[in-house]
Amino acid sequence: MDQDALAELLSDTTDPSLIVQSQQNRPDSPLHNYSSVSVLSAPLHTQQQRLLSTLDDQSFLKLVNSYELSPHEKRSLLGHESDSEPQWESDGSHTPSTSRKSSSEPDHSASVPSSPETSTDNSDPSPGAPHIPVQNLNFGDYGQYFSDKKVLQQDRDAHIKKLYQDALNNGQPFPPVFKDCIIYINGRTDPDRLQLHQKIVLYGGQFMHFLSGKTSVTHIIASNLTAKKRVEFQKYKVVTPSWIVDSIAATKRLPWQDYALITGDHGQRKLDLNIARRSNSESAPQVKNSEDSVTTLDCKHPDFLQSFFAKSRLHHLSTWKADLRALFCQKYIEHGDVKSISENEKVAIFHVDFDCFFATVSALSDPRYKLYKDPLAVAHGTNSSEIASCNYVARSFGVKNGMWVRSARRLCPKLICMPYNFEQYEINSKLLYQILAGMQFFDMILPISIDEAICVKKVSSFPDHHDVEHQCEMVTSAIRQQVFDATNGCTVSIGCGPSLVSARLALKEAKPNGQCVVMNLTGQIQVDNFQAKFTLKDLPGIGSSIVDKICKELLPDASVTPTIGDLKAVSSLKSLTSILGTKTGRKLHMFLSGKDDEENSRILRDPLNFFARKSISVDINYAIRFDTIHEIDDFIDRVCQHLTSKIHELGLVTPQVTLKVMRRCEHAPIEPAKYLGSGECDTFSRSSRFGVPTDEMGLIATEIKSSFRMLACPSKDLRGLAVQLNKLEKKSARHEQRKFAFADQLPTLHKDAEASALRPNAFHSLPQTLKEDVRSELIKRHIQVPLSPSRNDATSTSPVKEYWDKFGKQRDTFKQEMPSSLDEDFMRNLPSQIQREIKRDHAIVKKTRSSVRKRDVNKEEAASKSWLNHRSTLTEVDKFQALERPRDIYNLIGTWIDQTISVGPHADDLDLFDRYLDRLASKWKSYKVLQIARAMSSRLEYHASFTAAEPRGRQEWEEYLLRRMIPKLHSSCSARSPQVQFEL
DNA sequence: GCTCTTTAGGAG
DNA sequence: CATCGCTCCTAAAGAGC
Repeated sequence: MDQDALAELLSDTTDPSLIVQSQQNRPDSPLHNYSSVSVLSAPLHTQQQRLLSTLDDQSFLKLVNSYELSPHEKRSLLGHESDSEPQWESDGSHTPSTSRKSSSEPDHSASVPSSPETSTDNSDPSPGAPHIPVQNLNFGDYGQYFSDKKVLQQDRDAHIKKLYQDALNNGQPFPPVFKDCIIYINGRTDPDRLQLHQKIVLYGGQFMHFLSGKTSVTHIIASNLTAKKRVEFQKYKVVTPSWIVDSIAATKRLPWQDYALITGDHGQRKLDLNIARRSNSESAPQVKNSEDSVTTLDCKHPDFLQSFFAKSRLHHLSTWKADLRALFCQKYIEHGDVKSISENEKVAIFHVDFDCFFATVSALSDPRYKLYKDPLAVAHGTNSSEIASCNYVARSFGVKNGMWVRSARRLCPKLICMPYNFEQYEINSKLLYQILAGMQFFDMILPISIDEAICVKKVSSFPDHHDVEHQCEMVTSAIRQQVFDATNGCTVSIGCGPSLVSARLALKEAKPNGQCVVMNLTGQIQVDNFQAKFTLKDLPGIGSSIVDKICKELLPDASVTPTIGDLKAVSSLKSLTSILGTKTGRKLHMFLSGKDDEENSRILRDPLNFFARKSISVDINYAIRFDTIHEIDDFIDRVCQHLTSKIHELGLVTPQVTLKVMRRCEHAPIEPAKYLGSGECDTFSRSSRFGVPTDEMGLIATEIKSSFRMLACPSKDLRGLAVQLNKLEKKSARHEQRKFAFADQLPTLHKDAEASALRPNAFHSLPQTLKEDVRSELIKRHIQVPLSPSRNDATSTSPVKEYWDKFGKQRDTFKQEMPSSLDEDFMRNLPSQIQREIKRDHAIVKKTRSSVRKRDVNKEEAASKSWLNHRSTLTEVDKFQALERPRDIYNLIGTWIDQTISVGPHADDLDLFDRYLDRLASKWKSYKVLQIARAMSSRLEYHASFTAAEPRGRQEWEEYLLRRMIPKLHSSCSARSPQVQFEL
């Protein structure tokens, strides 16, 4: 048995693509059908090399040749179903973000086994050739891969476990010493992580390659921990590697406490660690702080988003909520027996809510804080920092959540600020939900937020129908006691009533640390009496703005806080709907009688639909300070990257995106009172649609950037930005087929030809790093290495000439002309603004033709002005250098690029070209500009593939493309909007 | 009339 | 030093036909 090979099999790999199935690889090994090459820490090119060396000659050549294929063909050749384009580059020139990730986060990785779905009959170009299901042969594409990684990893572990059992234990399973253990290994260990991983898997445990909020790890193996990790891992059982070794030796799981890396018993751990954290942070506070200020506060920093989110309470709230909802939906679907509540069903609603959750948890995590004596608050800073939560002592001084610390201190000078402890909040929340589920009492447990849940019990399902209220009291007490015990002192309050509204009001009554059951209110009078004392703001969905409206219209001389009783006395359904609109008016009217309105009770009637995700978005309205539009473009790219990787994980696509911009109010100061806050802003939003729902970052980002220009916010006045993906739907095969591959412009191969010969051009198309690997591989295989097409070599033709000789006649690169008809695929994949333009252009063609016949211009006086302008674009052909035919113009541009690739274009020529583009753009033909830009980009890419060196000319061309042409494209999109300003 | 977009508001 | 003002949903209002 080859232990090393197996250990390697079990290893982490930096890349998902490195498991290669090969029939002829070591047929005598137990792994003959499943040989793998995987490398943990070797540089990427070494991995590539190792990958290459595992292929037989034919597969190897096919793979190399395939580099020249279109992305689509590559996909089918490789049996690769992912919709993102395969990336071979390891130098990051085309995929900077992903390749950076691969090098900086080696832990976030695992090998992926070939899956049976790989190549299908019609996707295999040559059925006679050896099968090469090199799945996911895209070195940079992590998006798709991350979503399936966990499952695949587990499959692989299971597979390996079986191999081991067969090989070492006569097919018998090893003792399940680590059954139900989910184990993560941190840092350097002895034995090393490969061996530990192997042992864990063989002995019934589950191995986790990474820690994330969603994965529940039961144990962490570590030999030593940094101070930061020590804090990070405080919620886990952290043990030394000998726990694994000794447990296996004893063939039973030994008590982890004996091997705990962090000393102190389980119950005390929380406190001990906080003390440890304090002393640790004292040891090196400056270093940490200076790092923070560099990376977190600059919105131009690539990691800004992540570091901001890590500290944002609101982001955490939203994330938790979304996660809880997703979990609910998942469980709801799994257990099909969960019922919704029909309209007439009588229910008891239990509204469960932690008391000042953040403040309580933070206070309990450190013995210095006296929860019931000191005025406490959770906040980041000392002045304009917002109080996320404060305890009841602080509230007695008038301190409120959301208040700035400075103003709170005016009310309560002794107020103590505590830091956030997001991890602990999460843990306590889980405990609550576990307890609720563990009661086995409720018909439904609906997640409202991290600290709040609504439990539903049908009255008909109570054990004793006669004394429902008493049973509710009992359950309520039990929950409160259990949560208090489990969380070491967190209190929950519970309101219980026959409707969602009544339960909410009862909850309000119960707080703090109490319970209020109002199941026995008989008749409207009792309900009214109970409700009358609550304020309007206590009602769900009624905020200050609605209250203000009501006060203005119905209670002009009311007290500061009008109550339900006050309003009930003076309002009618009619008056409410006229003030607030139909739905809101009706909703409030229902509430006044203690009933849930239709929208509110959807959560009971159709919870799955209620909780299903319909949109996803990122909002950043803090620390946004940009100078140029390019910085904003980059930022938009990052935001879109974030979003698309999420929907990719979720398997969703979006047909509509919205950009929301917060712009500093004209009169607002440049820097507001709050440090890096947004200050007073106007908000604008703009949404746009895709012809076909998409999850592609490029399309989405382009659309958003375009929208940003439409909104015409000066870069320096931008204070907030949000990108939303709306109307999400499940991704289906349909969405794949519609793709229009702009990049797919290199000449394509005849599918069955030359499969076993190396085509020089393919070789030279390879990225430099890969080329070297292939070259050495070729030498090893005694295959002739193609000559380098050197520019200085007199005997060789110039690359440009070679290009034209070979492909010039085909004109594939510049073949894209204006679509003669509105080709669907072409249209659907264009940005929506450009779609509109093309449609408009075509509509004008039609109109012109018909109007030439009818000469019926009079009726459209209003439209005629602009309309006539458009018509002129049809009669007067756009010319560039006296050329008219699009093909000629494209060819001219191509030659121009070729001739100036080393020295760069002349400024005068660019000016002429600029003017031509402007003419196009001003005549509603920015799609032509787009096409030209695409063609130019692909030409430059072609040149880039020839040499490793960067000719200055190419850089200049790319600069032109990026800095002038693409903005031009956006600007032509927004030409209708007269106030648009551009910063180039 | 209708549909679609933008804006407002509320929740935790 | 500050400080971490998110993200989901629905409804109303407005625009355009």
